[in-house]
Amino acid sequence: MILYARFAAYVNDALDALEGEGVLTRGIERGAVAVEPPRDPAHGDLATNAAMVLAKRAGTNPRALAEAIAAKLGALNEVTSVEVAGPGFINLWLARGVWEAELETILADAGDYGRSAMGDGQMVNVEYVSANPTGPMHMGHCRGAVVGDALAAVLEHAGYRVTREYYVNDAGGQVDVLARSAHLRYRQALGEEIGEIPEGLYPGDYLIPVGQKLAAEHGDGFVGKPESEWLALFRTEAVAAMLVMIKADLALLGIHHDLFSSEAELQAEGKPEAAEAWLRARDLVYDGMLEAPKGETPEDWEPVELPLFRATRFGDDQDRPIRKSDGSWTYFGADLAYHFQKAQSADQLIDIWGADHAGTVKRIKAAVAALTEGKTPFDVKLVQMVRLLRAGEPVKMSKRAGNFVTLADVVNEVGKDVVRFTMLTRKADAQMDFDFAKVVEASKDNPVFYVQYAHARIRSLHRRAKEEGLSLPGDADLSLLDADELDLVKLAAQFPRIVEGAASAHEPHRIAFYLGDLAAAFHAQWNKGNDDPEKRFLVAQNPDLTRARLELADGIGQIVRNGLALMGVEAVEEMQ
RNA sequence: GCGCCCGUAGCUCAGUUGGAUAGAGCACGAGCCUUCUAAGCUUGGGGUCACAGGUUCGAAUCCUGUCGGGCGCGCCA
Repeated sequence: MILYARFAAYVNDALDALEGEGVLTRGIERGAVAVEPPRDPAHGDLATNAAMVLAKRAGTNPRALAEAIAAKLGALNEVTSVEVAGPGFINLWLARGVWEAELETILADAGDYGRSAMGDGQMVNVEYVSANPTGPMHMGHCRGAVVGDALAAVLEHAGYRVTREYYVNDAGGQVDVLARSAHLRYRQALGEEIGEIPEGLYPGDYLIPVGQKLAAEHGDGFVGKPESEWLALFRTEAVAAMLVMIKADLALLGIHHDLFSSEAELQAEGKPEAAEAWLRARDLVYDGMLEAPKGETPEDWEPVELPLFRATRFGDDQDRPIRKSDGSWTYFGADLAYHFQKAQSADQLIDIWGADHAGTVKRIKAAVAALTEGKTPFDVKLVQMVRLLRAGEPVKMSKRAGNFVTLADVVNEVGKDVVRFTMLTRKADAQMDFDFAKVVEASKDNPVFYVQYAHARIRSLHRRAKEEGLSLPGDADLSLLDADELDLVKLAAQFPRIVEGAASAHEPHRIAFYLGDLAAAFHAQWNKGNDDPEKRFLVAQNPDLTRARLELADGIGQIVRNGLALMGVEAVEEMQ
């Protein structure tokens, strides 16, 4: 059990006991009771607000209640002292044995340290990337990919069962454009001079091999024929080729989805019709007039009757059409059915979207609320734009082929680990700069470097210990660690809380910030050895102390590895 | 016009879901180191948390309004 959860249970026990003694009114809701490490270490190792949040409803004075709780907690073997402070905080100081034992636990649990039962095996579906299958991944997709993947890992560590899903938008007008672009390349492969790629088609070279493959497999049978004869085939073939490319791009980042769901298949299986029927039966879809768009009304606006979803009942500003006037599904209509399907096999849904889709969050939330009758929690995480810089100058990008930065280019230039870590050094809803020079800089200003460096130093300790003929750790006597060193253990022991916090807030960037703090604390301890050789981790004339310190370092190293693993970053053994 | 996001040190950003004296890096000041425990260390100054109300034991955090910035709005995807 996580250290903090254990002490929360002790607080709970104390409250039970006080209820039994008639000191505390029975049955008061304890949801707001928190047991946390205080910001200021002068306030102890752990603090609880129990007395303050319960006193009012118990009709007692918070300080008096705090004294009563404190008396119970002070009696615990694991607690060395307790105080009541301020308006009624209860501050606890824990026996050093608690921290020594926690260090042992870190080493024993190794990669499993930080796992939590919080998720209780609930099924969470995380949908991320979901880039249109019309070309290779570019940098615009990168951040959402990394954030979604790291969030999935964090949720798993916190005890959820996670499905990583990619929604393939292979049914809209953009894939017809793709098919036409492929047809042009097909004619090119057959020897036709195609000249400039016309406006409105995809110009990228990546379609050349698609055209060649189609030419090789089908000969010239589709040249000069109407679209009705080849469009569907070319669409399928081109989308399949794009997905191969996209999966390869994602693999460069170490990302592998469990499930690729096709919009076209969803429609072929009649899922949107089923969702529409379900909603019509509950009067949540009706045939009505769409209001004119707000702001500048387009000249060509004409009111038309369409099947509308009653999104306004669920907080949206407008009811939303699920079909177009030609009867085909709108993107929203299909997406609604898709979420309906996802909700059948998940207890919770999370979508990671680019910030440019912010305007459609309300309607999809409304749809999920309607379709699950409010029972399935659903979060849409918006990921803000990344501005690419090269030595401080923005990298110019245009939609024209060859002039947008692909994900593969960036990964090949700076490496997977640097890309992944950097994408997590800011919360998702804040804009971010990605400077090619800065992310690979070897200095303490670069968190990627700084965290990796801490791990490399820890690993080098073992190599060095061997060279200096020191025996490696067996049973270390951890009571030899001083107060500063114990503080490092305390920081390391926060890792499980960080994981839980990141999981419940859907904020994987917290792992990155925490690792930065942990690395800084480790480096600070290491640097003490510069002034005072007695404080080095390896003290040749004192093998017992060295063993204890090596165990401490290994514990920190383990946490760094575990944290990096959640971010999908490999810990390095030495710096290059 | 409406909606969403945002506003924290000179700059770039954290802030443990409402906790105690709001933190870190850069930049600036002072001191130290010239080192493979390398790719610096220690330390100091710097704040009306945009503004005004409200909620309560307690607010950067929640609510309302104002100001400022960004994004979005359609039968597109």
